[in-house]
Amino acid sequence: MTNQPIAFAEHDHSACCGDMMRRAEALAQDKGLRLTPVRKRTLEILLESHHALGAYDVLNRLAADGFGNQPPVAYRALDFLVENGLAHRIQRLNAFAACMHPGQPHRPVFFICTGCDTVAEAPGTGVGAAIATAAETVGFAVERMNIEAVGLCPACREAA
Amino acid sequence: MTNQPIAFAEHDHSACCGDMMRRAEALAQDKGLRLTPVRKRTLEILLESHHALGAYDVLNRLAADGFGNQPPVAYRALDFLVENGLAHRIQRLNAFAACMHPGQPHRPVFFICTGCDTVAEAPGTGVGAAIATAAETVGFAVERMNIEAVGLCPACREAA
DNA sequence: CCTTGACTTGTTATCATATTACATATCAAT
DNA sequence: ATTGATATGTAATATGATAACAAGTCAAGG
Repeated sequence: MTNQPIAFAEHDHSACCGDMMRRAEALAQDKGLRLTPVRKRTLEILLESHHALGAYDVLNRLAADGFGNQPPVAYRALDFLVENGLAHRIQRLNAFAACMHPGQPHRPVFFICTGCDTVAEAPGTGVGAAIATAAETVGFAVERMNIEAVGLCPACREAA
Repeated sequence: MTNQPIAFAEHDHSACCGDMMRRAEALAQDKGLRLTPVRKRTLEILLESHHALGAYDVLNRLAADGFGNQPPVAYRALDFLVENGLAHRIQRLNAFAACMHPGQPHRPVFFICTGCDTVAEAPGTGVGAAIATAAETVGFAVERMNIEAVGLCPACREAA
């Protein structure tokens, strides 16, 4: 299991967060994005755990940190992160998760564990290709896609 | 294009609905399900168009037909249909669409057109297999999955 | 420097989606 | 007929998301 998504692997999580923040900052620099305090803090909040957070969870955290406490504060920061490839929206959960591959083109498949609520982002190139094929045969022009699977992660599976 | 999902193909829609209702009734008979008036009417409402309907849209229609007009009325009927394979939930839209292959094992991929809001259910066996492969390599036990693509249907694509 | 225009943030209000809890009614088998 | 399971009606509430506008910040050109 060397190619395990980080969310399912034992790892030094604070290093993981730090690394992601650095990559986000480099990306922002690179693309001329303004990674303002709210946006940066929002990303940090998402990175704290490999779980998807609802907008209102994020909002509460932001408010506790002295930012505005009205929904648009959270939604705007989250939308910014999603639009710029720093976070993903998990449709199934109406929630958001930090992107684990910022700046790299990738086709994520999300594995959502019902045991521990961990959300892992796995590479889904093959899956994307299969959808593209299906789309072509029906003449559909795909713009965006979301691929999510619900089930048990390795740890929870073993525990059960 | 002979294998076009019916939603994208010209077809006799009233025959399409009638056929689906008959199949639903046969399936209910078969599995001993109680396709009560609300449930039946809910399925008819979903079948009226190849669009996904929000629970409240369905609720309004049901209320107009003399059924209760509180959210649980719609959600319960919709949940029943989903649980028994007569409808699907489209996560991306927080909405519901009638299943076009009731009683047949299938792995649907949903194509959601941003031009005309049509939702087509296409066979995604290959896609499902690709996800299963990805899941196996990370040790994840998939229970359910949702695969949705947003873009333009053949007709809207041509119009653009 | 200081003005201007684009972008960002704060805040109010409102809308949309979904669930909990409990009462009542119906069904299907004894 | 009685009973237990299932289904429906309704009120109240929780959760998720957006519209609209005011105020603040920033960077570029005058």
